[in-house]
Amino acid sequence: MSPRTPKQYRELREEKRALIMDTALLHFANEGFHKTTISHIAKHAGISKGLMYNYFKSKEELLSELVSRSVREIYNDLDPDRDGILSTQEFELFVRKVTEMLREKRTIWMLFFQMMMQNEVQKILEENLSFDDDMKFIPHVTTLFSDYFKRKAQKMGNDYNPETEMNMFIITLKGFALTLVFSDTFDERLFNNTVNNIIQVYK
Amino acid sequence: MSPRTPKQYRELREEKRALIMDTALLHFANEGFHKTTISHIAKHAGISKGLMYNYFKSKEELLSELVSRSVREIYNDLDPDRDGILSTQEFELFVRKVTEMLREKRTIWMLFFQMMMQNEVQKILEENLSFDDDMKFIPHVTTLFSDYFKRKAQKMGNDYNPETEMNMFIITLKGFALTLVFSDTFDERLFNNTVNNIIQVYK
Amino acid sequence: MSPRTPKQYRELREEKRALIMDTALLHFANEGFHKTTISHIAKHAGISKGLMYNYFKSKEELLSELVSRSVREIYNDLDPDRDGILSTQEFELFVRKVTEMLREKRTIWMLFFQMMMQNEVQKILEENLSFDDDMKFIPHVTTLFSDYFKRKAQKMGNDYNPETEMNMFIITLKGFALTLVFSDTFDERLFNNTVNNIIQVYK
Amino acid sequence: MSPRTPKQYRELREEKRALIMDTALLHFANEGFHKTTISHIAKHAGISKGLMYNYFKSKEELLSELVSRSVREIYNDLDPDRDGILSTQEFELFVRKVTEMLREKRTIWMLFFQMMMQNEVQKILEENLSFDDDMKFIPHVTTLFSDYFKRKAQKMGNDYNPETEMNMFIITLKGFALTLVFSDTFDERLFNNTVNNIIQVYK
DNA sequence: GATGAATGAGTATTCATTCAT
DNA sequence: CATGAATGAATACTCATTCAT
Repeated sequence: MSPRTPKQYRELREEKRALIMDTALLHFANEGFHKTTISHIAKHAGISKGLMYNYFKSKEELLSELVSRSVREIYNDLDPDRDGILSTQEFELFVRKVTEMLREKRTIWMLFFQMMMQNEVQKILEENLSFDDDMKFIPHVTTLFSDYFKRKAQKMGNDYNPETEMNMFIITLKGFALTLVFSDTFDERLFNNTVNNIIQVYK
Repeated sequence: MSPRTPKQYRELREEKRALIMDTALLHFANEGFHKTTISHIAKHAGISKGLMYNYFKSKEELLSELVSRSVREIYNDLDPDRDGILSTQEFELFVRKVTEMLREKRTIWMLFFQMMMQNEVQKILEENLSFDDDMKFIPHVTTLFSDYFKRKAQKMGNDYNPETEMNMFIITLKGFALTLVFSDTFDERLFNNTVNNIIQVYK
Repeated sequence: MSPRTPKQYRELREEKRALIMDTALLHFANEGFHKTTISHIAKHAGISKGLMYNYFKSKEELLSELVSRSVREIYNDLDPDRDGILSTQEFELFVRKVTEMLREKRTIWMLFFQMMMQNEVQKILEENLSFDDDMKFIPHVTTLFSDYFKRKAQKMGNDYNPETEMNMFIITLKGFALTLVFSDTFDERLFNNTVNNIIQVYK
Repeated sequence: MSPRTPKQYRELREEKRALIMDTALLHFANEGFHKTTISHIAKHAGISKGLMYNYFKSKEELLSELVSRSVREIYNDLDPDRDGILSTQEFELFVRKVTEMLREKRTIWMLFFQMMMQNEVQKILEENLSFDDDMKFIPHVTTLFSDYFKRKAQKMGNDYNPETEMNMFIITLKGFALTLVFSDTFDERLFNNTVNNIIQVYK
């Protein structure tokens, strides 16, 4: 019955907070934000409804925090903070990393796709400053790739249009992402095959 | 003061029904099914809440009918009922038609994407037989393209893998669709550029 | 296309009015007043909802008129307006008539029982004066029977209590009515048997 | 400020649940199921509408539970589980008990009568299995009395028909029940008088 | 910190009644 | 006289959030 130290308390809180967020992510991603109820999350997380509000001010804040954490998680994995120049090898590495992440963190990406499609959900996020902060790396990555394709154009000659190529690369990656995240039947062989093909075509 | 003729009534109903469905489509597509309220739809359609239920048994039936109508609309535009063989020219035509439709009937595609992503909404549709009927053309189209790429493989030689090519074609089209439907800033030039590029690469 | 005479019009109206009331009776009796909707009645009567309001001001008025008509119908069949004295033969006749009517006009009695049990429905009727008028014969009949049993007491000697006898007679008749009206399985033989028994015991 | 113990919560729930059921019984019995609104019940029970749904899934479940509880209550009071043979004394006791209960638990019987008369309400109950279980004692009681009157016939001689007698006994009891439950003016003297008479005539 | 009973504003749905034709 | 589209108030039910313990 010895009282917990402040540090133990903090860790306990952090764990419970993570548990709630994990549970919420699962349901927001699969059923959608509006369809998912707080009761449902609480029950599946094995806690009381009241406790949820001890960790998050509202359902919307829960979503915000969740997105924020997810963005950070993806961002950390990507780690694009090199010298600002993408080598061919780094390009290939990036594609492999991103596609791998699409499988590993499928639920997060489901959430991201959902959010992209729902005005209402977007509004919730816009009222949350930290999200903007988290998303600052997007222009950075965009520049990185834009530069990459421009450099490639210099090597490839006249009928290579870097803008078109980058555009094709992005939509192909997007389409692959969509397929990976929302189809239950994408086997290992086809996955590798597609990744290699994308790299081969666009690197 | 004789009452309206049955024909007048029928036309009145058909018009009002279409008005409700159009309004619902707009809101389901932009805000999502669960976020959209019947009140909201009624207000924007300029009718009373009660009237909605004179035309549709429930919110879910409204969605069902909406999807059914949308599928039929897309299907009619596609008109894939030729001889069962896709020529190079027809392939190009198909791509142009589909991508054009993505812009013209953007709202319908928004709805389709939303539905693909939400388990709950899918369940609603599974309880609707006519939907299955409407979707019967999907395997047909798939076979059409599968054959197309196999035939192409015979011309192209050994290192052309028809399965990979078809897969790349599909994810590219999907990615393009996603981009067209959900981004507000895709100009005419980039659109044409991308369509031409897809045709050039995959035909 | 010759125009109808005023008399024909009146008859047509009367017929339609009766049709609506018959249909309403059926549903009020079986499903209850509050459960029965105007739409339902209209559909089963083969007319439009609007027309109903051409014949009756409201659902409540429809009930009132229905009860009024039913009371009159029962009343006419009973025809108790003799000399004010019930002979033994008339007593027997009365029991036979009433029990016969319970079978023939079962639906009406279902309605009456329902009304007896629902405060709300009673209130609707209380606001309808004509009902009170229609029910004026109840005290009359009561007196008739009260006198009958008192006269019988004079013949029967000391341990015959006319009040008790009348009370037993009434509850027996009530119980028989309840059974006849609400049970689907009361065969001819048991019916006759019971009627004869009631007459034998109480006359 | 530690939370309530599970036991405290259980007791709280049980009390509140009973309060809601008691209030509902009163209104269902007097106004009828369909006329009674949840708002009304909530207001009279001094709780919010929402809370009702914390205890009962729907209005229909509330009715089901109410009937179930009522049947159990009546059943427990009757306690017919003896040796399977009804003595004359036990017959008298049964009549006294049942009639006493009709006065004490008048509201419950009002509900039972209502339900007997409304098809719709019956359907609600048929979907409730436990109700069937609760009603299993009815055939048992029926047999008990059937045997009683058959045994009596052996003592009484040829012109005593046990079937007729039992039938008369049942309709008399039913009629008495109906009168007791739905008339506000049945005094103590008349009650005792009738009970004694029924016993005297049929035992 | 933790619980779950309680609230009340909001949502889908129903239905008596009206009204233009 | 007859129709059925249209209304709106009422009803069953849900759910994010609060709060006493």
